[in-house]
Amino acid sequence: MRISARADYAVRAALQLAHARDGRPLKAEAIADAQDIPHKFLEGILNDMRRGGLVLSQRGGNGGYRLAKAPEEISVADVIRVVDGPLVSVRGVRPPELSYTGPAESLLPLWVALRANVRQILDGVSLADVASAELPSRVSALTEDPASWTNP
Amino acid sequence: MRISARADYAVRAALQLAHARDGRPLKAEAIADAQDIPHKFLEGILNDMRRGGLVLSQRGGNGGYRLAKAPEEISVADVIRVVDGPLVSVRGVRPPELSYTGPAESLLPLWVALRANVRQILDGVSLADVASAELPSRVSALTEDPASWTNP
DNA sequence: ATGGATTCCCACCTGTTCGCTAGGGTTCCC
DNA sequence: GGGAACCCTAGCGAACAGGTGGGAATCCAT
Repeated sequence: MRISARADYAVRAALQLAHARDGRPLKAEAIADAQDIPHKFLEGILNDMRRGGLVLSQRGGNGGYRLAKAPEEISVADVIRVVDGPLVSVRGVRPPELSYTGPAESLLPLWVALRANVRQILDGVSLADVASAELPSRVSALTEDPASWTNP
Repeated sequence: MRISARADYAVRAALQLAHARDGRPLKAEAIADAQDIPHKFLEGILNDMRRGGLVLSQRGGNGGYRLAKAPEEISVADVIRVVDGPLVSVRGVRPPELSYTGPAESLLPLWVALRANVRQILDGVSLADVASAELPSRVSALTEDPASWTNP
């Protein structure tokens, strides 16, 4: 259950775009510098986001990238889906397409419940929420439990 | 956010062991056959579970594997941690060891909340729960929402 | 409008991990 | 002793993480 580097970088880049939201676009290298991301790797990720309709790009003199929609209308899940495919998958396929037999039959509902849980978090948090440091109450309630911060 | 093949296979093998829980151990190939898992690959996974103290192995004539503890006392999270390391990681490291700057600062609490959420599910479900098809109410409540089963 | 300068865009190239296979060694029971 | 099973190691193809280099397009200045 790991968040890939692509997903983490993509969300951070999107947050940077959501923050510096004035008329002028932001250069890829500026984002890479601010967030400490390999800038050539980041270019490929921004390209995916452009093809997915999340950002707009501008070439030339002082071009760069900017969000295609308002930060309130882009969820963290949207960003992850664009660069990484399905939010949560088992062995590369989405839960409803799996089939289990014997004593593992109830494993499918478990994965589905897990996915629903992850969706509740990531679909319900927008870039604006994170950038303004004001997470929804369902999320902040979890972070206030000190046990959430201990390792295993 | 993907469940690796190792983790999926490990849980299914553990469920098979929890089901056929009489005196005699279960052979790796019998498990591989019942759950349709490549049997040589499964042997490596069972080996990890042995080193992690989840199963006991018996060589020779009619040997095999059996659980080291009661199925009620092994959680799905225990199995995944043994074969795959930390339950949820970002770019390979655990959330508390990350550091974000600028508008991405609140990304850390978000990952922590996500991990806490996943723990609530996987730490709270035992092999016995899944094998008997009686998931805890917190989990079954999620699966009863039809929206949980739709793709995105 | 022409020539830089700047930026996006595209194609390879190296290491590492993930799934998976193959084969031989070791231990146990009959 | 001899099967039958576990155990260890090596390796292979694909995908992922990260780098490099060179275009192709666009803007700004002159």
